[in-house]
Amino acid sequence: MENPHLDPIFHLLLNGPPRSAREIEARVGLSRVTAAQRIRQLQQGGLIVEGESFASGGGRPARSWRVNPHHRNLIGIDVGEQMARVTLLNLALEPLEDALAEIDLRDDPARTLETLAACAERLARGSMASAPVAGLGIALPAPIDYPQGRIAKPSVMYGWERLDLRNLLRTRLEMPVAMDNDVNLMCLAEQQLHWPDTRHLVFIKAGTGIGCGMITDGHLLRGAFGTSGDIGHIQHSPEPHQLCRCGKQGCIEAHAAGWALARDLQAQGFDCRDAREVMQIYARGTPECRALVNASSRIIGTVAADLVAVLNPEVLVVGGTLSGAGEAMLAGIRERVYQRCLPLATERLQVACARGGDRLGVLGAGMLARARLSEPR
Amino acid sequence: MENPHLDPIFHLLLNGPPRSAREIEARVGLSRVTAAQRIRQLQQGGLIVEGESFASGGGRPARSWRVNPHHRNLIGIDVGEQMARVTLLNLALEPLEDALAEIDLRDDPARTLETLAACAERLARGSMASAPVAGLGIALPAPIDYPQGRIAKPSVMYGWERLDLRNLLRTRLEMPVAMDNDVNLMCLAEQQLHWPDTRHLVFIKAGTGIGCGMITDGHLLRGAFGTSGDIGHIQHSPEPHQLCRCGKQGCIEAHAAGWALARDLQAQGFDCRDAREVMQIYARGTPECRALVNASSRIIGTVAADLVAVLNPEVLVVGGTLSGAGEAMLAGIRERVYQRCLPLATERLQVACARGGDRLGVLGAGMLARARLSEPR
DNA sequence: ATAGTTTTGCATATTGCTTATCTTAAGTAG
DNA sequence: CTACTTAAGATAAGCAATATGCAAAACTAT
Repeated sequence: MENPHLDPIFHLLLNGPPRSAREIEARVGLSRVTAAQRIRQLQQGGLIVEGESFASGGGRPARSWRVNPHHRNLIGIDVGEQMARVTLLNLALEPLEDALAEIDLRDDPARTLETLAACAERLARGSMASAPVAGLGIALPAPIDYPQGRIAKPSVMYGWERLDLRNLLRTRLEMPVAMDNDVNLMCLAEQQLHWPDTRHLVFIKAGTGIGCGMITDGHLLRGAFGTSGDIGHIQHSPEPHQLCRCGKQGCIEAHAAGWALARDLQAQGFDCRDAREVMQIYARGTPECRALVNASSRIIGTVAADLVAVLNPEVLVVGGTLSGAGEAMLAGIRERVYQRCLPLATERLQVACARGGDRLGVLGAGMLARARLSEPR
Repeated sequence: MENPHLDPIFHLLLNGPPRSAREIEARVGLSRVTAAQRIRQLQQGGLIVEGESFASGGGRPARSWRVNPHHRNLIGIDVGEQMARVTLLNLALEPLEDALAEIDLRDDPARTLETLAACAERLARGSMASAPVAGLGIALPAPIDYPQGRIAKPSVMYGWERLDLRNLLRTRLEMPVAMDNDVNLMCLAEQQLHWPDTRHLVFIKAGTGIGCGMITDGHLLRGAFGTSGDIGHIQHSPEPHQLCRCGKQGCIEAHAAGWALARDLQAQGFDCRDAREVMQIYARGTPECRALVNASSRIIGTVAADLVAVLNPEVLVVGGTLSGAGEAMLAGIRERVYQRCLPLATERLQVACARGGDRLGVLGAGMLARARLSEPR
């Protein structure tokens, strides 16, 4: 799916349930002998282990194969504007150890990078007791030139585009490093973990900022220069327009993002600085906050409707801090989508909240690192 | 690119310039012997012929290989609301014979289909003098369930969804038949013919209706149920809202599509019924019409800006009847795109008019048929 | 004419995968 | 217990692609 060079059997088992040899043959399109031979190789290499046998269907029950989650570990890093999460994961992407680092993307990039690297190094050393770390993935809140493995342009990461982040981390930590945009990776993680059979999925992240990731035909859509999914600065219709942090007027971020809601709550006398605090106030049932979240969900819904019309996904997932509002956030989005899109596009559309929680970013990052695992060479 | 089952060498030569055996080996990743063997097979089958030798670079000059355009012919059908174009094409997609059929999609589908089939049959018989027809492609103004090869839902093609169009044509004409949405095929044709190295392209069709096709990572984006690119009914901001033919208020079609401009010109006393007549009045330099086209281009520009933000294409192409306004149409689109999108997404973006003219639809349809040509089995 | 360069064709051995057949293993249904 | 079913292992024959080496062909440069 994401990486064509990956050993197809290992890939299949990494991203799916345990399977019998017969299923594997059918899915990867190999003959029985070859599949059996490869399965044995993977088993001998410790990459996969035998799982529970399937129930018999009248004959000998099939053995099942699954990845050995303890064969290697991975490190996922999710870089936010004020915080980074660094997580040690096993091959099944189960978190083994978490570390949160307070950072500030406006600081000197070299210093922040050192904080992250030190954090990852500590986790890697701790990992040696169970399994060596096979790779690191890093999710960044910036457009990424994916083929080049570089930050495409500053955005909120001023000065970072000059750093060859991937190579610096690779030589420092002595492991393969992969990087991508954070929303893309959240989208990937949500799809792989919760919607494995969905080939067309749109993921909207509504947090401090607003962005989206798209999977079409099973592939993450990255765009020509890594700026795809930049929906935060799409123009919003109803006046009066608010000034956006990008300098323009009336971007949906300026009306519906976490920072905008915090601004509006402050103006109403609340002590509120970011999306997280918006959700805390929301959780208390504060009417002013509920009204703001409802309005926000409808604004996000207008853009969601456009995305549905253009991309025709099967599933629309809403994640990010504001998705903590749950059904309230979905209601406004559903309202606008069903109002504005043609029935053919919506009659089989599912709209849901992300289920990955705070860890979606590191999970996606780990997934990216994992996908690189059995590349040739 | 479009069809993974296609013989890679034939595919390469179909969609590119003549190439030497060495180039072919490198591009398709085959060894010298295998490539040579396959090239010989293709040559013996008459599918490719030797072209001019390349200039020598100090050694023996390389022979070049190109498709034999006269080996087979293809038929492309582009079905419009009031007219269908049926064109006989050779393998280089050069038009050999054109036929226009007056139809009405609101008529009995079986009768219209018979008109089209008879037309195609006549062209196929005429083709026998030069080469047999290897396949037929058909472009339809409706959402297509591409994997199933069926019309997904009525749209403007009332009653057609009950017909198994592909099989009816296949048995009637005794040739393989492929079908897709007309805008998708126009997008494909424009990209393959004029932007062969562009992997991320958005094609906006502004004609009687408004729609778009998208190529991302070199693949046509069809969506989950074939309704992708349905931008005509995206909501337009400025009031007052016009009633759209879909029954909703304020769709961009109702303000910017050919039928809406014709309606507005009629209201101003002009004799104007469709997009084509709008362009005729426009060509006379009529100020009222110029004003309407300018307004239309800016409305289309707002949606184009959203598409650029979401998909981050390298190239944005505008086609359809209204693109006959040329730079005037581009100006409004560029204005809105540069105004609304972030520089990173637009600094390397090209905005241009489609160069395929009226034949883009049949060319795309022929391309689809051609892509099926050397599928296995 | 001679040497050097690059393309092309041909022969051979090897690798990787497939197809096919037979046998053993481990369950269910009666 | 017997018959049937499905899974799985082992083995052999065959095919397609690959790497490799060598020779002929067709050009350039001197």
